[in-house]
Amino acid sequence: MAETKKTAPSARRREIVEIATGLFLENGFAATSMAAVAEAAGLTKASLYHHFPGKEELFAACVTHGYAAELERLRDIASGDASDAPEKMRAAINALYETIISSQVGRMSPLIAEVSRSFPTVARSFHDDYIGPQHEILCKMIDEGVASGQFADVDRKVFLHLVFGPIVTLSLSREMFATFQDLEEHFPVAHLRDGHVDMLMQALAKPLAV
Amino acid sequence: MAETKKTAPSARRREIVEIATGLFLENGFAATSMAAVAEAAGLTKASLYHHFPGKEELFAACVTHGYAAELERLRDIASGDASDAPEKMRAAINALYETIISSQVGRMSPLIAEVSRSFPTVARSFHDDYIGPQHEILCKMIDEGVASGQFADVDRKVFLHLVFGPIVTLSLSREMFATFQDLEEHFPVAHLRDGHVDMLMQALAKPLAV
DNA sequence: GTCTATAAGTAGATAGAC
DNA sequence: GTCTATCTACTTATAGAC
Repeated sequence: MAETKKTAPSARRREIVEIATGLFLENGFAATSMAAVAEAAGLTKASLYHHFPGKEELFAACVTHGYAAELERLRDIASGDASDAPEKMRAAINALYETIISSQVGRMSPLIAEVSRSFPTVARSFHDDYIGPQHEILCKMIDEGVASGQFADVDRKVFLHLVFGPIVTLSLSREMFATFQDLEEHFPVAHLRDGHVDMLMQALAKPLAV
Repeated sequence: MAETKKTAPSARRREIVEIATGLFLENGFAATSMAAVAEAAGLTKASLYHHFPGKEELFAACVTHGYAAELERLRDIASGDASDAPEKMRAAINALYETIISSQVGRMSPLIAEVSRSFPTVARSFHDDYIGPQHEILCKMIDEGVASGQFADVDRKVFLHLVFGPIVTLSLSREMFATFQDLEEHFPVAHLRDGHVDMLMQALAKPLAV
């Protein structure tokens, strides 16, 4: 019953992954060396290689880590009271803004683009395990609203394009221009988010009966 | 009057820049070595260093190269007939789709995010010399439409967020998932673009007088 | 599981001949 | 303006002791 049996190993891995994620976000994939990760995590390089077979797998673990929590949150919102579909949709989009702009997983997008050229597997699992489910959840919310007569029957692909587009780009811009001192003035998250949500709700609004 | 006087040097540079841009887009910044660029351009590394003092400057030249043409195109559209503001706006957004999705400059965004962490100067000039002017041109088009009573007086920052957001994200997604065989099915540019434009025109539409 | 030591290779960049 | 040859620093990854 030693603590080093089934719990401790994954805890250490988790710790390493969290530290590595921070470094990857700060410096990019290529510019983050295994040595730097090891040092930051208080190990030597060789020990790090004991936990992860290679840099690709370490990065993949960083991307995967956090999915569960983010998706869980969205599912919670989606499974809420169906009587006020617009309010539910607002809550979901606000949650997406928070996730994609602030969380480590959300900010990973440009990194994944960087890495996916060398390791297409990473992009594939990011798409299948994270993007896909997110889209599914939102689609179901729209279906529900349409069925109950609260939403117009919008084109799903276009709507998702309009939902995620501005959020992801805002995140990318903020990564890109992170060194700007007037970042918040250039990209005021709350203001842009509110305008964005208003537009989406207008697009979902059922046109008056003719 | 030798041909190698004032025209040839810049022509050679231009050629190198175009080849380097392709490599950067294909492999990313860090994964593209100066040796690879030199080989692709038919030079040795040392000769490449004769043309560009370093990798940063080479990349900056790649980013800058192409601005002029893209901005010129947008300015052409913006300076056209003011009597049909909506049609002009449609044309401008269609042009942006083409530029950002297809052109080399447009597809550079995730790369710039990668590089900007190490070289903030690159991001700064990208913002000031490309993004800034683009926004200015679009804002003037809105001003014009508002002044002539064809557009509602929308929040400019929000509107730009809604214009560029979906386009840039679509470009990023297509870079990210470039290895997918069903890419066009997942991200059908023309379809998404048309739905996007419709939404934007609706947002700009002047509400009926009360 | 963690360490020291090192392999094996590649990066950006430069010196100096032609 | 282009070359050959080279330097230094750093990369991922491994071998083997403890």
